[in-house]
Amino acid sequence: MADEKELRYDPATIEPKWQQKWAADPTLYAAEPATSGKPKYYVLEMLPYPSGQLHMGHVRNYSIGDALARHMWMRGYNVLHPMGWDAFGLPAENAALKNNTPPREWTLANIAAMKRQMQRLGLGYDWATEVTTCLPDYYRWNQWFFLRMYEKGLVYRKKSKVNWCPECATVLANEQVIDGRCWRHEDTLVEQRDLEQWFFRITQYTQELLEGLDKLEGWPEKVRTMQRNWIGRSEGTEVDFTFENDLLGTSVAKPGNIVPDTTQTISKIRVFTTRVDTIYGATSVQLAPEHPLVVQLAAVDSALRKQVDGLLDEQKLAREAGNVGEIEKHGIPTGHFAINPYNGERLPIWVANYVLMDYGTGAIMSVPGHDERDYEFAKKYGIHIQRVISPAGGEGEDTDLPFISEDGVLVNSGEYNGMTCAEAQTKMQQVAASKGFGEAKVTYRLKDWGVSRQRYWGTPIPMINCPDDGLVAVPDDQLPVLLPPQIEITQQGGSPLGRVPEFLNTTCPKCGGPAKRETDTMDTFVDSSWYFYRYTDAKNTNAPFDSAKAQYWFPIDQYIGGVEHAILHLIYSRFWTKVMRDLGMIVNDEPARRLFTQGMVIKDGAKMSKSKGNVVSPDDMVARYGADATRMYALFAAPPDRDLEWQEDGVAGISRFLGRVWRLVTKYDALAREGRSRHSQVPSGLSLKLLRKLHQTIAKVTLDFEGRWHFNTCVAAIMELVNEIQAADAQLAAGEVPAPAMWELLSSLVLLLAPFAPFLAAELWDDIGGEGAILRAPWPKSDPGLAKEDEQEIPVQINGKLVSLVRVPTGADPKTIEAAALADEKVRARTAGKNVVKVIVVPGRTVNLVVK
RNA sequence: GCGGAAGUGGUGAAAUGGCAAACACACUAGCCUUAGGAGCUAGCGCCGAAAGGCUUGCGGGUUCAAGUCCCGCCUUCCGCACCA
Repeated sequence: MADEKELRYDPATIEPKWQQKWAADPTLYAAEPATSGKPKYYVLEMLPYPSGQLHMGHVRNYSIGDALARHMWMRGYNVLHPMGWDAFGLPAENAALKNNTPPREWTLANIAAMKRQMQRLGLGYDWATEVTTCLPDYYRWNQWFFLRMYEKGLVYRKKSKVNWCPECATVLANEQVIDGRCWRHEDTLVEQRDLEQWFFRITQYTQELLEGLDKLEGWPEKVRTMQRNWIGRSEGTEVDFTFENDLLGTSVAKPGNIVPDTTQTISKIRVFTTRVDTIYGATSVQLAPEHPLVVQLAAVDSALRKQVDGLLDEQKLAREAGNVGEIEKHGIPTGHFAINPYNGERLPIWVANYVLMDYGTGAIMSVPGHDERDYEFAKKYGIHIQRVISPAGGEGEDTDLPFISEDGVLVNSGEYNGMTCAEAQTKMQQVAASKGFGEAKVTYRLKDWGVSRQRYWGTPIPMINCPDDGLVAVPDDQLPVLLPPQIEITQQGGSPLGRVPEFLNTTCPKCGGPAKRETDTMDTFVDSSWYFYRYTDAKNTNAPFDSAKAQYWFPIDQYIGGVEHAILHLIYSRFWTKVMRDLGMIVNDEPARRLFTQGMVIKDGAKMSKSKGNVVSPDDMVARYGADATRMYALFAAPPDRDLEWQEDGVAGISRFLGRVWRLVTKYDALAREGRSRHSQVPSGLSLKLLRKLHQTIAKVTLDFEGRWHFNTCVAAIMELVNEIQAADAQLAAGEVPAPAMWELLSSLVLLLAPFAPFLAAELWDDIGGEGAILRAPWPKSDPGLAKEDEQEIPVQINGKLVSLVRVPTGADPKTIEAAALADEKVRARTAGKNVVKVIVVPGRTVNLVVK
């Protein structure tokens, strides 16, 4: 330790040294085969989009995962800790436009840069299982899955109104539209366009996706709630309203069919309601502006068409202003009437802007007496308001309308009068079914997943359009359908692949004649829906992965990522897992047993973003303070599930702490090394005091890894330990703690630090003569006997107020504690001349005297 | 509007219903000197000279005891938002 350079903690020399050593040892972070005999642990962090730069959110996410992975390695688990790249997507095309760099080159260069950053941070990934979704050895399996799903009827094509982002020049899934705007371009309004689109039939799994949430106890309630709301199950009734006179022909409107078809005639309107019990209170029928009947009426009635167009324009304006939900209710009477099948009543048919075409049937019965929206509308247009539910328990005690509650009985409802709402619903559904004008119906908000994208940088959809055979699937042995490498990216709309003749023109696999390829590519959420299975068998060229390997590793034991993926990625992933299970590839129903969503990294109270100019670069932090300090700060500054305010002074503080550890351990390294192989005696005096603190710290840190994950308090506990050892420096220097105790103290300290500051821990482990890689060293075990204090201080309260502290032996019985409390001087002074009415002793905790 | 989370020193925060503010940052005073983004010592919720009193967004309640549990309200953030 005489070397002057080594007198200071210098992460800039320690860290690159270990980085090199680790890179040279491919087995260090490698998952072992199932035959290892160890229990498995699959810890996964969400894979990043390779933008070219890690941001602090990544650093935090990966620091959490890496700490956990390292801890599990030290606990003797066979750990799978992989990393990959969500490498398809629009930014690569934008970059191509801007810099004239091909998307592939741009993406791969970014990946290389970010991988360097990750390695510099010392993140322990098994790079042998790296997955890059934009490479054919990965995306061919997207195509393979597409074909399997096509065979099972889980893929279909339909022409439909789709969300179109003019900025992306492509289609968006419903999940990617936020407040009528594109999820990537918050200033860009999403338009509706009619296109032939490929869909995944995720709705086939709706109910299972919903019910499965109850079993995902290791997932945050918040995420489960968000998914439940997204799936949006609601139980109700569909009811057919006929027309007063059969002006419109005899065929039936298909619910959900929003393509105008003027050759089709309609004789009924089907509405969906959750409150069929209020149907005697229906005083109008309201149609969405896009409803097929409206389209047809408008086709022959130019005045109506003009008004409906006005409604639609109004909605568009509201979307632009970002207040779709607050738009004033507005409607147009059509002049036609519908018949309520329950009572034959004649109801005017309106077109209303508050009725949504893509939910239910696009038509509602309006019950202003018992629905706030209908009430507001009826008030505005002077439509009759009828009470049909009377609040429970109060005859004649009618509350104000609208009365929304279902806690009531029917009135003004013919034969149903007197029934409760629930009774009436059941009865009315039975009647509708038996008379054939309706049925019980469960409606979901979740829609099928539109996956077609009119982009270049994505997985080509493996379908061929033949003039003779129609749509033909690309045979498996012709996969992958490769993306053409050279392509000119332009801002023109439509699929770029359609402008590449070598790609577009092919032969039909069935007849061998000339045919055209599908030119759309897949939504990138396809890539991230199953990537974590590929990690278990990343080099497989015969299948997406080997089932036995997936079965060994799945489900993921701990998945860690941002809550912003609560719906999109995490619902699609669950869907994909169920599909693969039904294809017989895996046996698990859900991808991940536990999910952890970490908080955001903020700076000056706001989320870090380029536009706010408050971005802190991880590279800067690492250059100034080292990777260990940067990572440890990310864990120390707040519990992982909470938002974290980045304060550079805090990183400097951690760096100083690591410096103290470094000095402490290097100062006594020779002593510790000497004690490594010697037997320790029963500790006493200072040794006992420090070892006691050590074992308390081990217990605390271990417990947090097992449950609570409050790594901030783990780090604080380690700091306390270091402070206490350091405070005894003079005595240590005088040799008061013998070598074996010193070994236990310092080696355990270094081991505790290993998940949080892996570079420093590795360096010090070496320094004190630790054997082998610290990652394989056993996690220290707390000895409860040693951790226990001999004596403890018990607070004494009088009438709930703290008065004094008394020392008693740990584990003292209530009598002893009570006696000690009553003997205390301050207590006696306060109780003198008064009555001690009651004494509450909580052993080991407190004494409270109730005094009068 | 609905659902969820959170409100504790100057700051980040800590506290199985049992001593509020651990651990850090910042700050103040002092020491040290190889002058460093270093190290060490002490102080640091508020009022008060002290004794002592007060203190966890606000108001109630339960309890021997409440930051923690219950009720009502306020504020902030997040999600959903005309879903019939």
